[in-house]
Amino acid sequence: MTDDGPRPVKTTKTSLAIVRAVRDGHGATLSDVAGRLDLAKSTVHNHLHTLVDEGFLVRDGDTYHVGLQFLPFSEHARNRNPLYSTARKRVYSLAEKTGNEADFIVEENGRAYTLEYAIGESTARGFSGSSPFRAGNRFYMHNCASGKAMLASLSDERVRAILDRWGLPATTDHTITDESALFDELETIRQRGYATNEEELIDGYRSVGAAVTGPDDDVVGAFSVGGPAYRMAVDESSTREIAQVLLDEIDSLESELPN
Amino acid sequence: MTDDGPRPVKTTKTSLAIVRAVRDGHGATLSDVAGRLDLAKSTVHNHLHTLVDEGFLVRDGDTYHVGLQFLPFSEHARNRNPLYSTARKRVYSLAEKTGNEADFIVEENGRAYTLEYAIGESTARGFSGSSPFRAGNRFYMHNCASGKAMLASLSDERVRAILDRWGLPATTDHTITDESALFDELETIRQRGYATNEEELIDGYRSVGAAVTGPDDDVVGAFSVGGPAYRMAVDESSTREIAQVLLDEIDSLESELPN
DNA sequence: GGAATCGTTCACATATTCCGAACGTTTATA
DNA sequence: TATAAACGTTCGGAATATGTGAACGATTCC
Repeated sequence: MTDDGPRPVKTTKTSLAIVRAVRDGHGATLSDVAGRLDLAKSTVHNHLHTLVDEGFLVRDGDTYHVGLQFLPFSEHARNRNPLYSTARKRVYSLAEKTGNEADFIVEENGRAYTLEYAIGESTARGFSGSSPFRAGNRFYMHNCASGKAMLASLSDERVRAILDRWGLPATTDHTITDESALFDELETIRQRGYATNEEELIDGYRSVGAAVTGPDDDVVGAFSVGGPAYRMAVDESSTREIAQVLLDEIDSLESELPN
Repeated sequence: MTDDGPRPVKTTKTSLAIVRAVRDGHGATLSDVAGRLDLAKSTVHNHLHTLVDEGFLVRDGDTYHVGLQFLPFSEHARNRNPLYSTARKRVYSLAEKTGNEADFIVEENGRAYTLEYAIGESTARGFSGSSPFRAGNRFYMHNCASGKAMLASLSDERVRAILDRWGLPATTDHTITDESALFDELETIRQRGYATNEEELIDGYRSVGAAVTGPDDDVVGAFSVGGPAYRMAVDESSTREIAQVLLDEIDSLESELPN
């Protein structure tokens, strides 16, 4: 049997799975990890010690936690995006103007990453203890407003590649799980210039999103404004109102970009 | 020959070294990495593809970059610190009050990590394109003001453990490289309540730092305020002035902490 | 006081990583 | 235009580093 293409490095995948298990469990012991991943304790033992040695995990008694060594890498990645510092301020501005939650998201490898997040009234910019929207979170493209806005600005070819890679997993009853339905939706988004999310990601959460395009009409990211359904009125005029605030902010941002 | 203790997982170390090489080179090609780490191209090839698949690297043509997949982990780690959201605001406040650079640092595994950073006049909170002090950076404890402030609040035993692990590498001519000299310095810091950094980290950079202690007198982090030597006057009275701003801010913060 | 659980150590077997040579393309050079 | 060098990629083979499971001491829980 001949190999096709590059052979995945299993040991690395194991180490990463261990870190993921520690994160998802909000801390975990050796036995927790071994049990969850079905690995021998001795195996996990070696991995854990290696990861601690490298700083990617920290040991506190017998529980392990995600280490701060991820920071130098994540900040490097974040700052590599030329829009990041500008977009940050826009997120704060959007949150204040609308009194809702606002975030800036970019696409990488077919997934959406929140680079910055803010709540309107809150003084804790960029931070929210347990919000699913805090900075650093990763989403699918098809079930959030900014994700759909970005998809709408990509070529059908790239959209299809993304769908092939990640599928259309449902997170609520309203998630679009049908490919042709999604393409219809993307067409609508293109026509009206912004995307909406009607509880497709989380029950009770609505949002409006719009993409930022660079000088060559390439998508560089997307902003969205959202909040609980009871606060974000469903009627078309208030949605359009929010969308207008978004689009104005983006226009202002795009005019600042080098071209 | 019998093993002593846990055996490091070499494959994982290799993967991490590759990611580090990519970051340090601000992007790198397969050959770059293979050359720098002295590994076979085919080996690097497999690692790169695995890391891309996991999202920790991104491929752009033939150059690889650090991926945003580090973000969900770093933010998790950062938010795990109960002081983070409060400390953020204090950093902004300190930067504004002093008109200098301010940051909040915590210790992990004997190293100091910048959790938040701000420049006084700048509107770009927490961000600085190329500053060595931006959020996410990692320092040694012995050659920065906040690091020394934290060391001064730790037991001699722990200090010695940290020194054993990381040594006293010099980054300028003024870096303290002698162990007993450092312990003398720590004693001074304890007596006056704050630490200084007289171009011990970077030539031309001076700073003042003080530690934050929790209810049980355990160190939870440290703030520092600093700037170029031409702006941060060397005389004792202006240093004390800045130290007072720092200590007041910390007092105010500590009074907010649960006890 | 006993049993169960924890993390740790170790010898062993084999699966996995690593290497190096060869390939097809592209880029640079003569 | 022809030739050479460099790139990423593929693949067979060899060695080694990983994964396993059993045994250990310590701690915790019945």
